[in-house]
Amino acid sequence: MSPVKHRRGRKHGITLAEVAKLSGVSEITVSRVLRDKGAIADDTRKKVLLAVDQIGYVPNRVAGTLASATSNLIGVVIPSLSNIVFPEVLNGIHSALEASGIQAVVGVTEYDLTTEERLVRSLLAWKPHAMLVAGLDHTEATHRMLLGAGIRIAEMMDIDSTPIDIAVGMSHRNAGFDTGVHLLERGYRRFGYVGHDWRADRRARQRYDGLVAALREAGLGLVDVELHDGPSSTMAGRHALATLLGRASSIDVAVFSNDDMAVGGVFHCLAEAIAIKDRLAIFGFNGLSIGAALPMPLSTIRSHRFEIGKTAVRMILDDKGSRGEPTIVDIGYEIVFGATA
Amino acid sequence: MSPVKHRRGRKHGITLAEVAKLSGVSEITVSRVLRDKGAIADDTRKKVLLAVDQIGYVPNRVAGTLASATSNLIGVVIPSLSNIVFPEVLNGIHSALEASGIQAVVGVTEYDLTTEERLVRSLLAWKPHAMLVAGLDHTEATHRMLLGAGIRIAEMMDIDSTPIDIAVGMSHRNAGFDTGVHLLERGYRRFGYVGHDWRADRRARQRYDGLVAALREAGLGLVDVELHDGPSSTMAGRHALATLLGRASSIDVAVFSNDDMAVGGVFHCLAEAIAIKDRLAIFGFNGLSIGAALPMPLSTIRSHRFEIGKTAVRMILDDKGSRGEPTIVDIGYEIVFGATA
DNA sequence: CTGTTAGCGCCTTCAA
DNA sequence: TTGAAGGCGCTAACAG
Repeated sequence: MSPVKHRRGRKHGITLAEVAKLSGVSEITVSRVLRDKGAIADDTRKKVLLAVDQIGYVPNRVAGTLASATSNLIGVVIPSLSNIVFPEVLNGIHSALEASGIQAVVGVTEYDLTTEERLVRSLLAWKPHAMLVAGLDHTEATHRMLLGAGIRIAEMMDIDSTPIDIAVGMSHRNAGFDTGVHLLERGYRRFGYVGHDWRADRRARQRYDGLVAALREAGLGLVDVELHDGPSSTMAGRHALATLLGRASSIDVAVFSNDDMAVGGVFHCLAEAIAIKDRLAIFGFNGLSIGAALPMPLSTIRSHRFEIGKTAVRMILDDKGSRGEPTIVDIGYEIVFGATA
Repeated sequence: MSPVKHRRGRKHGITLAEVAKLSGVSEITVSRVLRDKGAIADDTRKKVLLAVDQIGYVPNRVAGTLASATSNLIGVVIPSLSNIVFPEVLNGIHSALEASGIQAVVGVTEYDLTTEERLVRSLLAWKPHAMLVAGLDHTEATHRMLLGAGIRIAEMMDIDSTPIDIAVGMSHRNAGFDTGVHLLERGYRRFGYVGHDWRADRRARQRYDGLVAALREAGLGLVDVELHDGPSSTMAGRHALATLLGRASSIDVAVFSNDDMAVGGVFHCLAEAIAIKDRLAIFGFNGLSIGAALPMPLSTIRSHRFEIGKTAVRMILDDKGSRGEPTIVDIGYEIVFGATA
């Protein structure tokens, strides 16, 4: 006797074959009905859908993907979920994916390129439709895998070097440079910089470099720098500014590595009754919504995180001409004229 | 002549068979090496790994999953990525998943139960190892699918009703109740409530109900309520408090639906020079890190979002006795004695 | 320690 | 408009 095919508590779910038997048509017909493919008699369709409903059939996309060699998964690899910026990118990705029936498989690197490599490898094993990664910086092996995967690759956030396929983001170096120019125009001369861990956040480093370049063109330099050894946070920004101000150096503006840090700076000033802007100007980066809700709106640069995620997916779904020349999409940024600088 | 099997620009990637041929062993042996399964001669292993490296073989997990009926995907369905709370849960999930080799497929419902149903259906089609969803509230169909999926299901955040399998979270009703008790103990009597859209956020509603119950036990009620018609945000909290205070009603404490809203309330008071705590106390919910960094630390209740995600995954990976009685894991919460109440 | 055989559940191709 | 045959790439089960 052949092994019992369907015991109670079946390990394997209901299959197409069973729907086919119940509705009295062939498997392929059921498949066609479910995928809306090819012409189907109205009557047949009804029978099939009824059967599907009756036995609660759930299609097996694993088998479907294997058979058709087209998955509806995309791989997404981001550095962190603690930094609000990346959930916002993810949000943009999901919003663009919504109607497409494509699902995102998400990996988080914690800013580690080796972890990224591991994640990319295992995500590629799912034969995703496309791959979205953050940044243009990867290990050799990651780069090779992505190049050779034969699918669309979007590198998000950054556009300061050459992408594998598509890059969607903004120039962080330019943003830093423009920060410097803007603040110089407003009359600030004694610049302090308050930042967080650069080894992790390469884009913060690029903004810093841009800022320094702008100052150099004006014959200036940073008067003082305070770096928090760890990820950015409001508390870190608050403490780092306190530390910097505790030193003899007198500055008239503090440029922060991002808004989280800058908001912390604002809090420090509020707590210590330091006149913001009059005695010390504060400038951030990102344009987070909290900055706008502060008692005095934060002066900063708005990046478009949601748009970056959304556009990356759009580009990939449009898929005009698979993989020609590397493409760069500059999402841009804009200066937010707040009340802190 | 049989069809060309491997043209240039191959559509199908490199397969086990090719690795096998190159290394001079059988497919299954290569498979075993790659999965570290069974005993393999050292020599054989080396040959295989060399071949894998040479031709850059990437295993196809789709085929593997189909063949073995065990996937290493888990489905995750959350309401939102805009509310910081859910990225934190996701973060906990990823951290617990890290070493397991399991990947998360993420869906976002935007607080819509019909969308949730659609997402659950399509995630189940990937035959995930387990499924994590937010909340205990689902459509009939979602409930049936999850019950019948034959995999572990964790419902996160909430524990105020009976779960399908495992619930990991806290009692929001109790948190609301304890908020009331705590503030009554501290002498507050004239309570105002500032909230956001309840239709979406059922847990905020539960906290509200708990608060009202506590007040009722003390023979009191809410003096005034202001509800923002939309998702919670700092700006919404700021505006809503302004609106509430603009009315004649005099309150001595404002309870906010969450910390985002409460921080907005603090900002309003700072901007209007309203003495926080002396003239108006402020209380939030969640214990976000920004609350602690404010000039005066926010009084609130700390929920453990990261832990919830992490524990949910742990429970599922441990998988002691598949699906017996519904299990509830109470992650708890604690009152944060800040300086705003 | 290694190989053979036979699918996993679905979809592509070809035929009717 | 429908069906039959075969295979996607891998792995379980059983030999050897």
